[in-house]
Amino acid sequence: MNENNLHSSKRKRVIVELIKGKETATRLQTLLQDPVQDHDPALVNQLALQILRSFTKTLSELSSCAESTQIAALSGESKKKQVVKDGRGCYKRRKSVDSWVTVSSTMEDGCAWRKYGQKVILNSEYPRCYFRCTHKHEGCKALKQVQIMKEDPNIMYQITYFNRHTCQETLISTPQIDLDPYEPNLICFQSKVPIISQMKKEEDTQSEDAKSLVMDPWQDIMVGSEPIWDPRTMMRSYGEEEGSSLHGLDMEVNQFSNIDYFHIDEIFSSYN
DNA sequence: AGTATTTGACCGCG
DNA sequence: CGCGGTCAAATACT
Repeated sequence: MNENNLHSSKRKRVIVELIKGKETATRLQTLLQDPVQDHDPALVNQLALQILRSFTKTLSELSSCAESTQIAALSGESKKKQVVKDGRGCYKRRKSVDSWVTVSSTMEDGCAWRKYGQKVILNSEYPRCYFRCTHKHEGCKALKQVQIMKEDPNIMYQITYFNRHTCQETLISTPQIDLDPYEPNLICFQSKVPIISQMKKEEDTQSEDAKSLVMDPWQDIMVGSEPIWDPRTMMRSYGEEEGSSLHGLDMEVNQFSNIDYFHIDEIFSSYN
């Protein structure tokens, strides 16, 4: 199989997976729009999980062939680290490492991450944050780097993932979905913390209307009292005692993903 | 008390 | 020697 055919088949698989994800999302939307109130939570969970799986498979598929050029182009890395030694600061990452880049309006991805570092990056307005899988003790080597891209008027995160999860992460953090009583089209993905919606308009002290809050998951986070990420400092801050949590993966079903498809187009273009 | 985050130090590479 | 990735003690939070 020559390279073009390889890329073509990969592209097909990616598209098939995206279509599958979209169809599942549509199914979920249809289900949630059903006036019947007591949706089967297991089915809702299953659909949500399938959607997340589609994204994961898509990203993994893309990562396996476009990673090197994309990482190099987008994160300014990739040229170093062949040496594997013990000790602090050792560089274990290689070009061949399983890695991929996404651009998203939220850093949330349904996985549990633990922050282990933050660095000011030269010529970057915002620091870069380093996360590893919470289940590192299980041997999971998944890492991610989060960097705010300053070009966009809306905050966009460039997230670089390294290594796939080898832990039971996706099972543990199976998204549970609650219908928002105030925004029936809004579903709330969460990993652990119970959600009580904060989308009530009367609690919105900012000038944006409810629609913009829905459109921008970051705004969603800002409303709750969960520890939240200040996009400027890239650090946690804690809100008032009352209120409740709302995770950043909230989105309208119609705008089902925060993944930046333009970026995926970029990845595709690297095949040609 | 246990867990997560912050932050300055440390380290290898170019 | 500067940069970026990681470590780990101190700190914060639950």
